[in-house]
Amino acid sequence: MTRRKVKLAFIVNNSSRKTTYKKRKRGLLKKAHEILTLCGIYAGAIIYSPYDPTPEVWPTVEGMKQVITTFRNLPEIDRHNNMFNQQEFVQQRITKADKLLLKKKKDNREVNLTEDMYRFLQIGQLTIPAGARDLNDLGYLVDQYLNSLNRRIQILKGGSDVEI
Amino acid sequence: MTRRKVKLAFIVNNSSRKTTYKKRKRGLLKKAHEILTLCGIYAGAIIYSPYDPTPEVWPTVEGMKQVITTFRNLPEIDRHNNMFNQQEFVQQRITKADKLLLKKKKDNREVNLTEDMYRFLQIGQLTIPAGARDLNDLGYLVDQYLNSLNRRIQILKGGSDVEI
DNA sequence: GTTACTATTTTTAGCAA
DNA sequence: GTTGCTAAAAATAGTAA
Repeated sequence: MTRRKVKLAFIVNNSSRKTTYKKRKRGLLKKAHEILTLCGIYAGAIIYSPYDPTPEVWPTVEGMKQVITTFRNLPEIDRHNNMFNQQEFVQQRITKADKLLLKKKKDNREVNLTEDMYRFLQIGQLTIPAGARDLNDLGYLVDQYLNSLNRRIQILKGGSDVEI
Repeated sequence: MTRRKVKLAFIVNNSSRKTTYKKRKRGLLKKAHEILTLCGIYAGAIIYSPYDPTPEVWPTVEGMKQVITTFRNLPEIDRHNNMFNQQEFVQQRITKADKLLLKKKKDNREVNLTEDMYRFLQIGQLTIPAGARDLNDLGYLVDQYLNSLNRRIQILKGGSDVEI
């Protein structure tokens, strides 16, 4: 019955560390969800761990759509609708790719984890398919992004005073 | 002295919503930090709000470097060192670009927020400079990413059984 | 708008089954 | 490994200055 105050330091014992991780992960995701509900503000959490096959991301796709809907209802953003449509489509591809990835990742966990970290630091929670068959999906995502980017660059170069 | 249990629903009152947001944001980031310290596991939080000029990201650059160091010390990842070097360099560019962005964002908050959301859903916490002068930085980042991507695609096509 | 305070709620560390 | 339990710690809603 010793529930002493815990010191904020790395937990050496493997099993208690994992237990603590699982409990606190749940807590963190719950908190993030509460901020969205209470304040209507986007808060996301991304967790990488050796215990989960894929990085854990909140919000889920449904959460993202909820945020998108909110933004759509803001005034003055009608001209952005095409963006959001494209974005939802891209998101669909990401989800599909994520599922493929989950199936394929069976071993090589440590290397995969390193890869995930590398990808994250460069492009955030976009999970890139690692198998050759998925590279088309990957190329597609990048193309989509570059296209939208170039469009916005052109607008700027054209001297429009609309800040993208 | 009425500290009643709060119902989990959108807070209509503007000022209390903002106050709650600020308090909870601090709590969320603290929790994320604790998970890293206690469990050595990466946990990041990303918050978009109309109250902050730029999306709030945890961990900071120092936190990322800490994680990178951990990964470097894993066995079997020596061949990934170049990746991490490149990645740190890219991260530096991102930080620099973020600072520029912070200076330039003075108004047009709502549109900017929409843009941030759009970018986030596509490429995560990479914050893209919105001003024309920053577009070179942006192009550079994308080029860097594409180069690393192409390299990995070539490796796969070459039939190596090393899963990148 | 800040803080600072604190009653109350919520999270959670350590155990037990 | 998993639950469920609960005392203790931490977060926080409401208030005041």
